[in-house]
Amino acid sequence: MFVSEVMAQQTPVARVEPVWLTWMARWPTPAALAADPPGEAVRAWGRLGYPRRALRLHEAARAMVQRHGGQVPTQHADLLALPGVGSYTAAAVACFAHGIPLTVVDTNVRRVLARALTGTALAAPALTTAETALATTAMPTDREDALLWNVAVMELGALVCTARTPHCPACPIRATCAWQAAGAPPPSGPARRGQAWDGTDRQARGALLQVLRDATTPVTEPTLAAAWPDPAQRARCLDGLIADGLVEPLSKGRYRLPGTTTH
DNA sequence: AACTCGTGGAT
DNA sequence: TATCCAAGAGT
Repeated sequence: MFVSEVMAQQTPVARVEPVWLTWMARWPTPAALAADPPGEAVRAWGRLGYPRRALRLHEAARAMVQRHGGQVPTQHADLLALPGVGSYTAAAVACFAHGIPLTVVDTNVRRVLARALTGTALAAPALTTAETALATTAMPTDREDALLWNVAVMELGALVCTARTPHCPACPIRATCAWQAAGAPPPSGPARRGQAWDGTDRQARGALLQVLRDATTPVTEPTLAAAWPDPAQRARCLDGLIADGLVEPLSKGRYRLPGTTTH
């Protein structure tokens, strides 16, 4: 549960499942993950994206061993204190795994509430305090109802009230939807600019890290140069990866995933 | 508050 | 083909 929530951060759930199955088979407990070096977590993360999440998940496992007896904590504050755990993940784990009726606000919930209650096509670019307050107000006070509400709103956003082409004819709350009542107006305000990709540091970091994930022995500079030819950008990104703890520099200009044993 | 951080399926 | 955008978090 904890692992799947972290994997699902900014990553489609369908793509998480196979990696999650492999991960849980290898590391069924926080202690098992904590006993392996962080580089193994980065390697097992595969191509899920945002590999710093793998590092934080490993750190979280070690924190659970140190502070929580090797268990996933149940208290919201304890969850929030773990690396890689923000407001969404803490609420989701406490609510879905432990039945604590916190308000779970993810991108789906934000979009559903924006349409159904506020009447706008899309939620704000980033989560606002107003959105959190709106969700808290909208959630039923009864515990069982609150748990069901969280699941229902999130599912509605994931399956019906989708971002691109919502299936309004099939929506169970269409009759009371503020956005429908307003005539389903298009998004107002400036269009959010898409994420650039070609030639970005993100692409470069991804290319370098893929080489290291696939390698069973330390990687040399020429091999990294083949993966990303631009010397200045390669050096900058490699430094960044090292600073992030995703790459471990060895002697003689060789590199590996942190802590991984090589032969 | 605004940026940064991967990857790939869907449209 | 290009764009969108995913059960966000950290700085």
